Amino acid sequence: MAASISEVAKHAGVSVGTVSNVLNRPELVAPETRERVLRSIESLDFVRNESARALRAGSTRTIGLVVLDVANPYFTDVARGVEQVADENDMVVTLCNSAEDTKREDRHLQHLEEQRVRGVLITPVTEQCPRLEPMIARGIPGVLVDRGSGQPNRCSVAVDDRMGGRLAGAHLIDQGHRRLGFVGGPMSIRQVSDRHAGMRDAIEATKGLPRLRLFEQASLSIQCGREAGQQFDGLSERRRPTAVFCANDLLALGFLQEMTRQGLRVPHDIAIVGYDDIVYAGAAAIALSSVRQPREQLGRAAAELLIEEIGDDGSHRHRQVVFEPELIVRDSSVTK
Amino acid sequence: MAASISEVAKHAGVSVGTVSNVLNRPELVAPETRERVLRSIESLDFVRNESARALRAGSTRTIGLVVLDVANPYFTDVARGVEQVADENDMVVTLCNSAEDTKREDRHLQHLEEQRVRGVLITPVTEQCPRLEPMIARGIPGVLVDRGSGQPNRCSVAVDDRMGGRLAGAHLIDQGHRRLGFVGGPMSIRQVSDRHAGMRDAIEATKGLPRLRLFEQASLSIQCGREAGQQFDGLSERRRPTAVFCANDLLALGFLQEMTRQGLRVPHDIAIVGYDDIVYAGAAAIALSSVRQPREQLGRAAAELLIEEIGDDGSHRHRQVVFEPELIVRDSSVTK
DNA sequence: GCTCCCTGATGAAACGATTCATGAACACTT
DNA sequence: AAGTGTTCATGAATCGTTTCATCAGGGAGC
Repeated sequence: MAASISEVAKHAGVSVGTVSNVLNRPELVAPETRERVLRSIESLDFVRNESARALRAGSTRTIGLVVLDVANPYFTDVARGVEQVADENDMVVTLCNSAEDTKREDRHLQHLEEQRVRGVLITPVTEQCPRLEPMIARGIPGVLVDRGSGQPNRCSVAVDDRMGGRLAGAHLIDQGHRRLGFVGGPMSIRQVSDRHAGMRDAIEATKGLPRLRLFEQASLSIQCGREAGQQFDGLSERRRPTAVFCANDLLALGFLQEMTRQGLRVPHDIAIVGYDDIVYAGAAAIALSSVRQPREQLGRAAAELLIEEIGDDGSHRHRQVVFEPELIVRDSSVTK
Repeated sequence: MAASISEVAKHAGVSVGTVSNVLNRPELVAPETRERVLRSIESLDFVRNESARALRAGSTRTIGLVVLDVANPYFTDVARGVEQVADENDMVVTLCNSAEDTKREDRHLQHLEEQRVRGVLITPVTEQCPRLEPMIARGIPGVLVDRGSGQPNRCSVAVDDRMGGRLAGAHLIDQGHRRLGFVGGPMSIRQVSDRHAGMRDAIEATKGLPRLRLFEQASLSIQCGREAGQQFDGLSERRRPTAVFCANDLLALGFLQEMTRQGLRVPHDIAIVGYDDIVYAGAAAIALSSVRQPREQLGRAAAELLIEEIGDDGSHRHRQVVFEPELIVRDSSVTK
């Protein structure tokens, strides 16, 4: 349907090679000819066929980004960072959503490889992603996002979750709390257990060893936050924690909602700190304190590592970049 | 780097045609030969080159989806619906984010067209998108999402925003409110003015004509919701509205936060209804009433229309599908 | 007038798949 | 034995680009 380069050539009275040159190296073409060709392109509605281009040239200008959940603000921010760097390097990003399903992840990786993308940024569904290894072996570099502690054979970017847990724990202890709670789960997710471990670190660094009670949840959802809150309801006032650290903001929002429903005042009766600092954390009726990860920066760094690896002249060394999170203190954790 | 079909052929001792048949019409190949070829594919790490396939076959199995903002839950839900339908039809979706920037929108459309996608689903940044017309003329069907009132020459899907406004307005009037507020803007966005018009409809259908005060905002953000709340602070108790309808949930969340900050009780002192029913609406400390749009369904319908148009046997008629929104009543608008 | 160089344009050979007309091998009928 | 299918495999043509060796046509230099 769309015109091809040879029709443009015929229309402009030149050879196909010349049209290609107008497209790719216009400085090689005499200005007058160039103009004529451009006019033909215009009038024939020519659109370059990327498949043919990629086939002949042997490579695309695309990188793949496979995330666990496009609806999660965490990943959309990472994606924003990736896109910025891609733009700067004149590359385009294909965003894929694995929806935490290894089947979908597999299909996407397969498709990306068939498309001959130059590289892939991925947060694999499981800690070990079987498709990734052979892909890297075939020469398509892959950078792990928020994964891959101790994989020296590839690049990765991550945020120090244990440190995030320490920040949250230390803050609550600082505020005078001695009966603490941790809401989160499943503990099989590294991020969750790291955040928990970080909180333990903070406790062990404190005289008198504050008590920590674990409220393990099935997932990191708002609903589970509510359920954690209901578990609270059964505890006597003397025994229940005066402060909780939630493994992410969804849990914290659900928990906060349930506290309000039970008539407990936040932060007076119970202090709350979340994790991720999603926009809705600051927008909660009682603005939520939260541990912020440099998400956009994470995406930028990942993309930069990948692009360095793509344009490798032999000097590339795999690196594991770890960022530090930051505690944002708001109303939900400080009694004035 | 990756092996090609002819290397596989050589390795298996057959012709390239046979390898291609194993890939595409395996029933034409004798089982024994097929096995041998599959083993060669396996051992050579062969990955099909999609560019070559698309070039020869003349078409891809990709559709493009261009949204205003990937971080917006509205669009991620629409995308989910689109992906479902695409999956069912064995197509793959390329998700593009225009970020409400016509330049980026242009680049993405250009790129999609160069990739020879089979069709495009788009919510254009501006009501009229100049790139779209010629693309459709070149034979790539496009379906408008949440746009395109009265464009008979193409398909579109949308939700009846005016009806949404009526639902919200009628509900608040039902609750006995007679001094009403509308928070939203800019009014140049059709959705916003439609929702406002719907609320007026509800008012005009009521005896005694409740008063409606407009709090126009610069954007549909949480911050603007807070600012609207601050405008409230200046009004005397006798004159200020007892209920507001916010043009989206972000505004409503910001407004709710500011009300809490001012010590006003929701819904007792002021009732609030939002729009979109994002997950965080139900998760607010005082769960937010909101007008829900059937977003996933919208995406599904859009994708179905597009796929119908792609596989057109001449019977396709452009359609404008309009869905009805639904009011979800929660705590923020009902005094028990 | 001859060579040398330079600028632009040319046209054919890839790239890696799909497709299709053709043919080989073999089994059945009659 | 000849004819008729049927089943598989073949290999060349093709898709729309890019790339590159080649060449035409003019100046410039001697």
